[in-house]
Amino acid sequence: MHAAQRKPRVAGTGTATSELIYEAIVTLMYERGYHDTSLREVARKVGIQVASVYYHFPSKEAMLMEVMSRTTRDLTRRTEAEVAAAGADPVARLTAAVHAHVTFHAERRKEAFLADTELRSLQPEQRTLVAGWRDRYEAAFSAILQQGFESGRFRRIDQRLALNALLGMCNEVAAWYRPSGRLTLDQIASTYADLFLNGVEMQPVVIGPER
Amino acid sequence: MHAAQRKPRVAGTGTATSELIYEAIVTLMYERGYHDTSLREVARKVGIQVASVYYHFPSKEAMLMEVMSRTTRDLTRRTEAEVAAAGADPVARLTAAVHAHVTFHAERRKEAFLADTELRSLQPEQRTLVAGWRDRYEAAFSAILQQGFESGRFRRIDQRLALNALLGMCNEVAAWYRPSGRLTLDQIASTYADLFLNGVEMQPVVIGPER
Amino acid sequence: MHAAQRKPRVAGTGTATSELIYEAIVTLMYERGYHDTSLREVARKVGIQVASVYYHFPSKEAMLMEVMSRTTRDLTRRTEAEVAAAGADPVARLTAAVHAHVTFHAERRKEAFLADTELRSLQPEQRTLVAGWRDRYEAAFSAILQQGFESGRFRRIDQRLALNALLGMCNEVAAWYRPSGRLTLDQIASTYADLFLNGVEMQPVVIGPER
Amino acid sequence: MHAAQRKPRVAGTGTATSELIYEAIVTLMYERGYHDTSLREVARKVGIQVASVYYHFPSKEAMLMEVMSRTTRDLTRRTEAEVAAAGADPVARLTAAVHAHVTFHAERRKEAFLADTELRSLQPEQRTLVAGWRDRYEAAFSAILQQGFESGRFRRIDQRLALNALLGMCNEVAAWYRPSGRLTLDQIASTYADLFLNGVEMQPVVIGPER
DNA sequence: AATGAATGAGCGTTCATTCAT
DNA sequence: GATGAATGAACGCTCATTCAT
Repeated sequence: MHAAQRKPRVAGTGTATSELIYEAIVTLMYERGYHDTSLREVARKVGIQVASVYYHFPSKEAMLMEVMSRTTRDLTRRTEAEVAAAGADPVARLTAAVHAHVTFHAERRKEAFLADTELRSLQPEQRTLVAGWRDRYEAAFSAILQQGFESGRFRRIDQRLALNALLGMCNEVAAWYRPSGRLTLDQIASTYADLFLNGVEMQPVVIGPER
Repeated sequence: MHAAQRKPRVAGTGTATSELIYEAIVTLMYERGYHDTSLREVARKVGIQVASVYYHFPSKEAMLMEVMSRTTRDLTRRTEAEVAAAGADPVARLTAAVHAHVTFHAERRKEAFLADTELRSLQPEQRTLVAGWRDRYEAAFSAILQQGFESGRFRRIDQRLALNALLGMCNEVAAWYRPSGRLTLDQIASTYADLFLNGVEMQPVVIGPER
Repeated sequence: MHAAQRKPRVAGTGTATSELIYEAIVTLMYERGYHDTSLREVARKVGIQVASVYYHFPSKEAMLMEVMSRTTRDLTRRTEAEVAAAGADPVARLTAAVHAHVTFHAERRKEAFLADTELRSLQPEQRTLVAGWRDRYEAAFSAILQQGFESGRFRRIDQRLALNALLGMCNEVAAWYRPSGRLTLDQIASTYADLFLNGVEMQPVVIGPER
Repeated sequence: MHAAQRKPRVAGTGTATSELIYEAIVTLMYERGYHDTSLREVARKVGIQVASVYYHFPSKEAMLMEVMSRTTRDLTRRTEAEVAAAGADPVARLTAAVHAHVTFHAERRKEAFLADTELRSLQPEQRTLVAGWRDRYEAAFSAILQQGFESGRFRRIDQRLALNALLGMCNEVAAWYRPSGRLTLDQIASTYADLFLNGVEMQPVVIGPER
């Protein structure tokens, strides 16, 4: 899918310099933001010279683009896979989509956070490119909502609003999740899906056949 | 020998110029972020020299702090007022809180967005201060949730998670809302409250007395 | 004529900072060339910080442009004035043009040398602009040659070649002239004019009316 | 332990790659100047890696030195040969010298241009060396002028000035000559010699014995 | 013969900030 | 209130060069 401009790396070493730089970029930009992260800090963190960073990436923006492309690609793949495995029921599909999205945003919260918040730091051309990827990704959520509305499984809520609300609440996970937290990823993901599906309010007692 | 060093009474208050600077800051920082906004741009937008900006604000960080304090104060006031007017019912209170929060994030989306995303651009001391304000503000939402749980009006969902989900979805409004959009603020706010309370899923038919 | 982007300076001080920077630029670029002259050297020579240079000139290229525009403007003015004062005779006009051109290239040899050799260091847009000025300037020499050919005062030599030869030989003065040399500017200028008009070869004896 | 450090036999000689590098250097430095030509561009033009350039030349300065030495050697040889073949007459000798110099500056204009303009880009030691070659080369022209003065064939014009004017006008050919131009090399060369010998001005009618 | 990877120095430029006027 | 002029630090980036392979 997304073109990546990294050089091929010798297999077997999991910590090639390019990868170390990538990790430093992700961590620093997550903590301070794109513009407040200097390549001098990146180099220092990796333990190399600034000029050496430029052997592996052609520019600072290309580093951010690498984050964008890797992240969007991996997120898209995971979500598509989980949704596909969930069958045809909109409720199951939405639960799967939320599960994939939320766990990704927790497990790879730094990259996901960057992908969600640093779009504006890209130049127009790159921004358009990435925005296109995001739009295609979000279209999958839209399709599930649409399907739910049409099948009568979902209440008729403004689709755009529902999408924004859902993504807004799920994306935020990347901002607060800590691996050492008291909840498992599955707990978080299923709570989110449950909340979005059923709301927080206690529903009145149901009389009649079980659903 | 040393010229007396005058500093303005209260940062950013009083004169028309201060207000113009404030507006320029808000707009530019909303569009590009704190670190990618230079005081040269701010001054140019206002039509004054860079040095003149320093008559009105002692530092760039103080400008961001002004946004933080104004915004948090006004948001807090509005939300507290609307919640107080809503009576004692947790559902009504939560609906009021969401209404206040969402309409504020739409009407003053630039400031609200900055308050939500630029905390990390503050120095530790200032950051702690603002974080305290935010915590106190969010505690109001927590209290409503707590009240709903205890009174049996809300399902027993992890409180922290519910809070994060609610704020995440409501804060995002500042990122996408446009005044020229097709929905009124009240529509957006009530849809959000409804969504958070009842979820998107169609509930089974209820037999029995109306609620 | 040429737009200059310098700020107006308080009259009376002959050594305003902008002027000191200009002089440092001219000297350093004359000695080492545009690309081998760093703004750090310029600043050091003037005794200010690098950043201060940028208060007076927006970019390195703008500094070279200032040299180009000042120099071409002054050279054009001087030559036009001297040629106009020479009357209608092509020999007198060419002598005057050579005089103006050569003395300018000697007196302000650094600037003239830069104007002659650093065109290629400008960006395409600026280069085109300056090249236009030069073309207009050289057209004056062409016109004199043309007039001489048509009036029968000059031998029919390829006009383009004659122009190139003349300017090539005169421009070079900026490369070797030293104020401490043994010849006066007028001696140099009149020798050049004489050489170009009559050549180095001894002409056969003339019998008949004096010319 | 230490790998033996091989260095090429003679800088830039022998292999085809060396020659390709030489040509790339000449073209790029002619177009942009020594300091604005990077070895990255050179390598890219040749289609090799930067490090590979260093197998063929020990340094960037050595590349320029190769241009200087090849060019001065070839120019000197050609001019000496043509002058020697011209016999004893100063007019014939000067015509021959101009012919050799001008045609060389046209045919190998890039190298000749570099040899004429990039002396200052060499370090003092190398500069002195090349300057010596140039001085010896120009001494041949001086000798011809001297001979012309003493024999009465040339008018008594300041010798240094005449030399500078002659070389200035002839060197410039490298800056404007294009192979596709309308004039042949011989036309250009003979026009230049004629111009320098007889000037542009029409001489009065000669009465008396033919010369 | 060639190259992947690295380096230290330096580049032009911009930054937030200061201060006398 | 406002500004012209300056500053020190840092920025992203490129340079010629090295060296083990």
